[in-house]
Amino acid sequence: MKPRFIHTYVSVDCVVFGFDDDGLNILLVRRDENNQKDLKLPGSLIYDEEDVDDAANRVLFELTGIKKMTLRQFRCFASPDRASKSEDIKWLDKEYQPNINRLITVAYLSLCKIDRKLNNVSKYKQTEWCPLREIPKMPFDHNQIVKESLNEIRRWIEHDPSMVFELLPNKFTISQLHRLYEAIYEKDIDIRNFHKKVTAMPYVVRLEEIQKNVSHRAARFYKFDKKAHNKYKANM
Amino acid sequence: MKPRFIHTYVSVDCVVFGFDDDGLNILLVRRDENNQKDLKLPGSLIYDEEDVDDAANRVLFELTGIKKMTLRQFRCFASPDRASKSEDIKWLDKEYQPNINRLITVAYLSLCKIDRKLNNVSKYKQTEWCPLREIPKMPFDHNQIVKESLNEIRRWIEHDPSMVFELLPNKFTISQLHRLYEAIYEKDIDIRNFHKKVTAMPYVVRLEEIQKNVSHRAARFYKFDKKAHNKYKANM
DNA sequence: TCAAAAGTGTTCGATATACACCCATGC
DNA sequence: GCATGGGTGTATATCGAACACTTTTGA
Repeated sequence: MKPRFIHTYVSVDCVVFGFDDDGLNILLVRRDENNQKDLKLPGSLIYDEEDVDDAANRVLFELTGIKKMTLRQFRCFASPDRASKSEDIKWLDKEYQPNINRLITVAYLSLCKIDRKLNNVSKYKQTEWCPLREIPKMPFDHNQIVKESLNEIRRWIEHDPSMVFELLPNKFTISQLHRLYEAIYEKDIDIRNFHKKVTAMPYVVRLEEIQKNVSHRAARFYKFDKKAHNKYKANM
Repeated sequence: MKPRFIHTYVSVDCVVFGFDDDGLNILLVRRDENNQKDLKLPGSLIYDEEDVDDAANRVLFELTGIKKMTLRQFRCFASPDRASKSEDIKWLDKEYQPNINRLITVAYLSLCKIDRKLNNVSKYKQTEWCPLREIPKMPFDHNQIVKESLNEIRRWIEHDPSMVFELLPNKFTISQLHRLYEAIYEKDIDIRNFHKKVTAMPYVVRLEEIQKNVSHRAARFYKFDKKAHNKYKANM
């Protein structure tokens, strides 16, 4: 007997990281406005004639209003039973169409400035930043996807350290950058050595502006200079 | 109008690297025994109730006879026109079934000792190691997949350097290891510094055996000690 | 004795780590 | 004036890069 080949729907799911003073957060969407707990990763089935990268860009655009977000595909999740829980099947029936018997997904990682105003004309009526340590139980295998995304963000930043600036405001203090690195690598980093390292980066430029109304010595702001970074990379 | 969601077949394609004295090679399969040029990456549609990782393992087992090959998923290729050339559609009709209008694939990277005897009871009547610099034009987007696999193998080995030993015989010389590194990174590496680095690795153990019948000073053999490597990694 | 590859040591500079003190500000 | 976080400098260790000569063997 000839084996039966899978014929299936395909979705994308996006893990969008944001950073605030308390650490890393992930952008989740609420399916049911009346259920405070019902959060999941933003995602969508992909259309006919649509590449997965385009689908991820579409989801992120609807979510944030940003046309071309920095994103990175990191894994296809295709376990046959990833969409086999009855409540997940029910939701697929309602949201998309009945009889979706299997669904494989391609997971994307993206980075977003957390202070950016999010789009609210999208199909996602409610979105929220959820601290990484407080991610609730989510449908499908979304918890596993988030877990793997953490390894992936480290790999990504090791490969291209300039990615971290996607997570910071345009003007940031060295202390913020320091906390961000500590959050990503989950370890303490000596602030004095960190200072030295950052100020040695030709693409992190010192601004004249300093903090105001803080009850301690005001910190200086810095910005990331993309052109200087390109020049720097070219010399590597 | 409701958008139409993709409903599609899914395949896996495997880029299997091997290494000989002339450099890196990739294992390709011949579709048509009478056509010397008709090479492609080994792959398969995935079955109902089969995960993509399992499908890749299945393909690799049929190809090599090895039950659990080291493998790594590295990207989903889903361009809508990746299977739109008429000769590719014709082949899909014949090999699988008619009217496969779209096909997305999940690409895997794997490493294999090139001197290993390959399985020849598989559906792949003819397989051959093809030097990386002589890869022919292949169907679908297989050439692009190979191209991206090269970046991926570097990332993989940076992340876990012990992977390189999957590409070498059980007993190898430092010179072989050196040539392997040079092939992967496509640059010259000072042999004296390299020697120092390798002999400092507690998990590369020196054997008593040396080369025979070589017309120059005989090189010493070394082997990779997995247990020592695990201990070493645990202390990191 | 020659060709061909194996094997060995030293120096230097760059980078990472460890560590301690003074500075500016609001309360 | 004190609590809070910002900012600087020095000493040491570690790692990688550059670099030249001797050894062994078969032909």
